[in-house]
Amino acid sequence: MIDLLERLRERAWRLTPQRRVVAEVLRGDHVHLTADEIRARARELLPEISLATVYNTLNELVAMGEVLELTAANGPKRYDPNVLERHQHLVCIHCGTLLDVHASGEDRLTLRARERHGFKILDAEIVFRGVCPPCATTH
Amino acid sequence: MIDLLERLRERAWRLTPQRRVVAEVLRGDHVHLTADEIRARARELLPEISLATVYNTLNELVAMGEVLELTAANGPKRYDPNVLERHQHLVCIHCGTLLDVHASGEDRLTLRARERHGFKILDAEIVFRGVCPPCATTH
DNA sequence: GTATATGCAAAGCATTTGCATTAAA
DNA sequence: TTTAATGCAAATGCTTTGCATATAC
Repeated sequence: MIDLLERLRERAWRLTPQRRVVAEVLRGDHVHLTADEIRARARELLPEISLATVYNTLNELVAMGEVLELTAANGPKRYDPNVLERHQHLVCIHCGTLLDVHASGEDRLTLRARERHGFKILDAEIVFRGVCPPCATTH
Repeated sequence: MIDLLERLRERAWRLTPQRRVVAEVLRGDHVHLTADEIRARARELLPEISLATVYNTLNELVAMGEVLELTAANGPKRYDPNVLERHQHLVCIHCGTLLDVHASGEDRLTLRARERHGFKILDAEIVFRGVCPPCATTH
C-alpha cells in the first residue's frame, strides 16, 4: 500500500492503459501537477491519451480519496497523490512553487465547541504562504 | 478604522460610485460573496454597474490588502472583507457554506527551519472542512 | 457479451482584456 | 485639464459534457 498504483490494484477499478499512465505520473513526493502537466507526461508514455480522459481519471481518483485536489495556489488545480502521510503545503506567493511540509503544533489545532457552529469537523487544510529563495532575490 | 469604507476613505483612492457600492456590499462578518453575488447586490444600489468593474475593483481591493480572496471552497472565488481580525474558515464540504472561525492552538502552529526550505514565511491559511447541520441530516 | 471508458469537439463558467467613452480629482 | 475608471464585447483559460466508438472484464 505504498504508492498509488499499488493501492489502485487493490480496488475493483477498471484498469485501462490511460488510467495506468495517469497513476504512474502521479508518483512520488512533492508531486503537485496540473491536469495539463499530467497530460504532457502521460503523453510520453501513451501518446493517444486525451485531456478529457485525464480529467475524468483525476476526478475519479479524487472522489476515491486516492488523490488530493489543491486549489491553494492560484491558477489551475493541482493534484497531490500523497494521501497517506498527513502533511501541509508551503506555497510561494510569487511563482507558485508548492512543497509538502510538516508543521509543528498542527496536532493541537482545534475548534472549540462554540466555534464549530454545529458542524461535524473532518479535518483542517493548512497552507503556509511565503516567498521562495529565488523569488526573494528577484523581488 | 472599523470597516472597509472607512479604511478606503483614508487612502488616496479614486472614489467612484461603482467602487463605493462594491465596498458597501462588502461589509460585516461572515461575508464571503462571489463576484457575481457582489454584482447582484451592487446592482440594487447602482443598476448600471458592470461585472468588469466589479472584478477590477475586487482585484484592487485584494492587491491593497483590504479584502481577502478565498479559493478554499470549490467554485468561484469568494471575497472576505474581514482583514483586521485574524481568523480561519470553516467550510461545509457538501453545500459550500463558509464561516469565519477562531481556532485554538493556531498561534503555536509553525514550520521548523528544516521545513521552511529557505522560504520567508508570511502566514498560514487554515480551512477546517466539515459537514454543516442541514447537510448532516440530509446525507 | 456487456457495461463502461475513451476521444473528440463543442459547450460552459469564471475571469481578464482592449479600447473608446466618461468622470473624478 | 489630466489621469484614470467605466462599460461593453470579445477573448482567454480551465474544466465539463454529449455522444459515437472502442475495450476491459
